Amino acid sequence: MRVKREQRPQITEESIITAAWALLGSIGIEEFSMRKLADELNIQAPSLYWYFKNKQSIFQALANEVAKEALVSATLEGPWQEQLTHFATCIKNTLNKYPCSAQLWMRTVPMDPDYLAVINTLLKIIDPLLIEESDKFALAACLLNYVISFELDKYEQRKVDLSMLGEGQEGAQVLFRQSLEQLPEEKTQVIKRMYENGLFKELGSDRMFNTGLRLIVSGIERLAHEG
Amino acid sequence: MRVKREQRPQITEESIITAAWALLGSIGIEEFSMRKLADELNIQAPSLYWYFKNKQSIFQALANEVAKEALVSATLEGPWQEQLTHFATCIKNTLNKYPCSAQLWMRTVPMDPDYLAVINTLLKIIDPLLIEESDKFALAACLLNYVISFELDKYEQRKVDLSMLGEGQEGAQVLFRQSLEQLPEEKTQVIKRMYENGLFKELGSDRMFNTGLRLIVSGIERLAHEG
DNA sequence: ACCTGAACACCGTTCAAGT
DNA sequence: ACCTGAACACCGTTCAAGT
Repeated sequence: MRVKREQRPQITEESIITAAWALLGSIGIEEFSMRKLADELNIQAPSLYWYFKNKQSIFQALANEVAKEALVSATLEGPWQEQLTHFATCIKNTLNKYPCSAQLWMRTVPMDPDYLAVINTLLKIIDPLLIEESDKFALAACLLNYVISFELDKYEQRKVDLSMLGEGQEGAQVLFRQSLEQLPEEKTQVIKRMYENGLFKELGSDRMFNTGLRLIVSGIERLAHEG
Repeated sequence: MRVKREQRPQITEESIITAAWALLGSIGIEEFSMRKLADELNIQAPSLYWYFKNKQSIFQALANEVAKEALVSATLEGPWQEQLTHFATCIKNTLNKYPCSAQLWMRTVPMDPDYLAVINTLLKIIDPLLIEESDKFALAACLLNYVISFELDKYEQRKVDLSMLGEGQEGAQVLFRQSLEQLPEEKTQVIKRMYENGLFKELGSDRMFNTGLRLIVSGIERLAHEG
């Protein structure tokens, strides 16, 4: 019986991408390396270079996938306010689904085809509005940046929380307290009050996301009425 | 004559920070390394660890300096809309002054004292408004993220432009054209039109910044009237 | 066509040893 | 107290060599 036949690992671009998502999910983007990715696939690191030009192009492919999924999950119906809110929520949910995808979008060249299609969809929604042509761009960028920043902040906060948890404290809250005490009262007055009211627990919540989203949509509405 | 006396390099925390800014300005944050920073100061890399715990804490100190300067450059006068606009512009200008400072703010723990003071100032400005207490936080974060994202995008665009320039083309524009052609017409319709009207040259301009800023301030105004 | 081993030029950081 | 040399455990990437 030939046993040796199947010894060779069976790698494809697809299996590399799948492994990359798994690795991002387990160790995060900072610790992500070509060698660890190769380990995940039981191959040697240089083998990866037969399928991808370099690490950046793997990240690019991952970011692409997210953009593609965000696009298909969006249904464009109803008034533009609803369309915009819905699309932004779809993007957020997609970013939330894939680990470190917000970071990937940050590191990706913004000239990527699928990423451009996302921006195009945003522009298409606000295109009928009575707004200076060159301003529409600023508005679309503003909304997209909001969604990405929101996911980034959430990730960052979770990271701080986890790293502090290991030291037997109650997470980021302790570090926060210490920072506040280093500054004079007047410079932290408001933030301190909000902290004491427990408002920090809402960081990264759906409620907070919707508030910011409403803010942006309202702002666009207002600009459109002025123009 | 004792010549050997002054052989030893005279390093201080301050001189390290100064050298770090110089290095960030010349090679950017991606290429920044402890060894190169040491070279800049004519010392060996391990010497840096006598003054700073690690690379991250140097970045932290740099980010701090930016936050401090943004704070002092802000004068809080007039109606809240003006205060907010002025403060956001001050932050943007400060970020613009120090190389890679937007990236530094992204990589910095958000629990930094001076960074918190910046958020506190934002919160203080919108504090008198009739808005749900927990929403104020979302609004402040939204505005701050907008300013940071704007500077990040500008940096990224300049980087793409420079790297393409080396290849004898007209910069990012060519890469952009190619990306557009990879997608079906309907998915790039609007963005293509805007490109052909030369609207892309406004990316990162003051005009674009002010449009987004006005959008956010208008949005807050609206939320305040509803509440 | 696909995969590996060895190597190159880098990192951040530690630490015993020097002055 | 301050600085260095040597070393450790990593990187991303290349390339001749294997199957």
